[in-house]
Amino acid sequence: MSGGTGWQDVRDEALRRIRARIWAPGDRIPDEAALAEELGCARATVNRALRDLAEAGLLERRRKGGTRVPLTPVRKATFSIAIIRQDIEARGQVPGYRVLGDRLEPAPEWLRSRMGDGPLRHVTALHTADGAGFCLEDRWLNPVLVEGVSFETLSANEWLVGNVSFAEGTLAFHAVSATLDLARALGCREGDALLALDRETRGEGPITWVRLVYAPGHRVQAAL
Amino acid sequence: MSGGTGWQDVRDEALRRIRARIWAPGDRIPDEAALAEELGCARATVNRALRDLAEAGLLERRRKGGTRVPLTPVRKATFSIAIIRQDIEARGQVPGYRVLGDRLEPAPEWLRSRMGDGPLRHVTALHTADGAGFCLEDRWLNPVLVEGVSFETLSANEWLVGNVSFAEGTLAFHAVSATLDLARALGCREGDALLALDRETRGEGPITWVRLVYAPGHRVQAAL
DNA sequence: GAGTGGTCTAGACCACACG
DNA sequence: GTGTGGTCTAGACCACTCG
Repeated sequence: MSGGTGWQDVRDEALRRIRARIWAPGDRIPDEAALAEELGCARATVNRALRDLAEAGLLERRRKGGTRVPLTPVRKATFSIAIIRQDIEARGQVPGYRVLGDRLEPAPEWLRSRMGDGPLRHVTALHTADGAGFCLEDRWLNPVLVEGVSFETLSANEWLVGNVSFAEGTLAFHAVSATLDLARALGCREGDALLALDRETRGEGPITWVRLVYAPGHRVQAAL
Repeated sequence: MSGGTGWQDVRDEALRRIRARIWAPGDRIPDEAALAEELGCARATVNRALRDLAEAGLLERRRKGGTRVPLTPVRKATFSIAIIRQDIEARGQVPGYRVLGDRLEPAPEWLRSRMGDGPLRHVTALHTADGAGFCLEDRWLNPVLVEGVSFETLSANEWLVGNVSFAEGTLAFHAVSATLDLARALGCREGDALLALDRETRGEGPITWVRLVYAPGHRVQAAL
């Protein structure tokens, strides 16, 4: 457009005013109707733009209270969770996969509150990139959902996304010290610091709990 | 409304169909106009709902190509980046802060491509929770932006959010092994595995590069 | 009570990508 | 070319909350 009345233009203008401190932290900014008139667009367009900034944490909006620039902005970062094989391919490496263990076991104590008291299917597997250890997967599965399924060639990760409906869950990063097993699998030394990612997935009941431990030096990047 | 034609209702119905595999991975779903008619709402309402799902990675939309359920969904996780002090307070602990070093230094080789060749202000500080080491901050600042500013009482983190305009940047998680200095500051043993977060911030030029190394056991949680 | 954002509608035009 | 999503508009009503 010529006049620049797209919602992205409105968002950019708002962003400019925030950055330039025309709208300073703590300030209440003009309401949607006023901005719409000033910028020559419909209120819905202003709404779209300001909602976008609010989702990013750069504005706080409340009915009746108006829209404010937060004093202590809580920015949100997002990162994509891809299938590990795709992750490796995206790095230009050749992915590999090998199952190390696959048994029905009693649920460990710490997992029972999340996945029930019954026995769980415990699968451990190694993902490789160009033949080298990339990531060790330690997974506990609800056995009912994966009855008779083999994970020898297709990783549990990929099988799940293709065969179990989308679900909710939680995810956490932390650091672990390489045990002897981890060190062997990932080709590092015992005690090395490794990045780990725990993920818990629920649908209409518990689905899986998994810990991925990455080879030394691995970084998980997010967009701000 | 009675019939329940809000965009969230449309989103929930779409989600139900995805989960129930009425719309299976790879399928193309009906276009907006058809869904609007079927569900008895305006096309804009359907658009809002499907756009929301697409942003979450549960649908793929392309002009002319229509909307599809992705074969390999790339879910997006988001986590909030708060000020460290608020982080500690949210855990019900008493935050503390102590500057360990604050000098102008030549930029290290690896940082020059990102922050220029000139000298940088190098600030190291320890954040504590209930008196115990919580997080060690190793920060390099564009000296022009923080000329004459003291970080003795207010952390650079907080000063920046309050005094430098919002900016873009990158963020990455990885694991580091505790050096002797880290071990002393965080009250752990040398070689312990620690979670680290690198953040780079740019505005109209480089602003800061910072590495936060957390005490052992720290987890960063994200919502899926 | 009243002001503000949240949302819906019906219609319109545009931009892109596929055949 | 043509179908699909992307967006804008003008108006309306609703829901939350602040005073």
